[in-house]
Amino acid sequence: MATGRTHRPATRSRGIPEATVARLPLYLRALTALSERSVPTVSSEELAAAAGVNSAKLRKDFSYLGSYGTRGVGYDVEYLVYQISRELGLTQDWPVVIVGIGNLGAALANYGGFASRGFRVAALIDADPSMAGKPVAGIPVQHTDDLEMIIEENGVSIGVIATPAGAAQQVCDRLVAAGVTSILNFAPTVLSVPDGVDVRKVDLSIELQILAFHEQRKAGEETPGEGGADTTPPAAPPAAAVRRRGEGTEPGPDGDVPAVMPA
Amino acid sequence: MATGRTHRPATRSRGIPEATVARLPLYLRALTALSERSVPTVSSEELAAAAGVNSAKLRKDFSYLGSYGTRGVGYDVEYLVYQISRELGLTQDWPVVIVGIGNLGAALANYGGFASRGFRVAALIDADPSMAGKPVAGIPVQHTDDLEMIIEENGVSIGVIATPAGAAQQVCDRLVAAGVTSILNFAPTVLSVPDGVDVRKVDLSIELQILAFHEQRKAGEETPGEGGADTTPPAAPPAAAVRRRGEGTEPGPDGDVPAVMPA
DNA sequence: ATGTCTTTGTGAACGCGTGCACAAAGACGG
DNA sequence: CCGTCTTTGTGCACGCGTTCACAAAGACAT
Repeated sequence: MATGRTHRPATRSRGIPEATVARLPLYLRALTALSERSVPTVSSEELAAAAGVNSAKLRKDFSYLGSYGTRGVGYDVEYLVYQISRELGLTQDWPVVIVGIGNLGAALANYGGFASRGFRVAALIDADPSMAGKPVAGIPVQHTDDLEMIIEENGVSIGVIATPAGAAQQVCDRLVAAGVTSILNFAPTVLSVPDGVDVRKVDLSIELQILAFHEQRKAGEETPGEGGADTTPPAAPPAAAVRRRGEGTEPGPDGDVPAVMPA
Repeated sequence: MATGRTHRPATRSRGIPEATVARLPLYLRALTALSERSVPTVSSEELAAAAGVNSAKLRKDFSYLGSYGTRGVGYDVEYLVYQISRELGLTQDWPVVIVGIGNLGAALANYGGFASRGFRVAALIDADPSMAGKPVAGIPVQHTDDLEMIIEENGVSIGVIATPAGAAQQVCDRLVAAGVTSILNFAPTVLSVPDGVDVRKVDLSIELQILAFHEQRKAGEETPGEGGADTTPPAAPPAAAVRRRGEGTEPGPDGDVPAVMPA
């Protein structure tokens, strides 16, 4: 029974909390910028501001890595860049394949942020035969048929899926079977993978939907009486489920918006 | 002093926890798929599996919305689709502008996931004059000069930034000044915005770096003695900071990997 | 060497999110 | 109408992550 889990509890076993790991790239980016400006040291306060986090949180994060940093002075920028890079595994070369060279795949292939951080686009793969050989971002697109061979020959362990949703799981299975153990998924689907394989997903429309939620809440609070909702009043709820939360008993969270709203 | 905060504590004020809001789009997607297959009802167990989450978590999430669902049967798919859509504010139309029509911007403009969920690309904006008028995804690109006018005329409250990092803050400031209150940022920078403006960021390279971390850990644990790290042994740490965590006192977390490793 | 002043590193408290486990609700069959 | 069986809704406990607040550490001046 495929559980479809996303393999969350992976880090706790050895020191560094997941939340901290997720912030390390943020610090690294800020530090790199400082390094380019030849700034020798930063205080936790300054660096925290640059990374957009709380300074206490930053210090605690760094404390998991060890005691780099000098009291009364701050952190040595170059040294910290190295330590974080090493911790993240960016001191080694990571060959990456991108599968699905549509608009998004092409954008990813051209994205400079990859190459600059130890990631190397080893191959671009697409199922469309007419794409084969066509160079994107200077790299010739290869056909899906050769996926396994490409993975193996280049020792790829990280794969990026930028295919349509329908093809994602199939591509994922092939990547995993070929030896990929980390997947960055841009397709709007839940991928199910065996244990030991990490999946991170980026869903563009989900982010927008979350924004819409907050946006609606803002609008609804400032102008009460103007909520939105102008589509047809959906399918009739199953008779039994009409009873909403604590009807008649509790006051209701905020005067429950009726199912059908005035236009 | 620009704090650069990302405006986190926004939802708690009214019921639904942020973590739940972030999962609603996931449920919605799964439900939509079921709806298209004309499935009338689902149990929390089934839906949870489809969405890739724990069933208890799903039930608790839904309990924040109210008591939709029938014990012994499950949830009415159509009804739930409507309730979640309404809660997320997707029953109304959200005009969106995309600023920065490079590879990524074009990919976003073409991305079907937007239009299908109540989001409408109202305009594409780019600073390059040679792009002006050129249609991308059927929409003519407009010049940055007209940004304020476009925002105002279309009543845009959500903006997507897909510019290079250097231009992001400036674009952000203009968007906010023109009335945008929600921003989806793809540029690798920390945006600072006034209170009341929501920012969500998507950073492609950060996701890869997190994967690399886990990947390195996997590799390091299975084959101890083969870690990686082959670059020069960084800048010399400031003399005082050389002392690492509990040297001589504590045993060390896991035998601190030496700075220079054998190839 | 001693004192002062800055900044780190962290102990402790708190709050949120997660997951278990179970009682209550209701469908369904007899 | 009653009993059984399924599935929801949620009280509770636990663990992670965040934040505060402060003692210890060291730079730097005298």
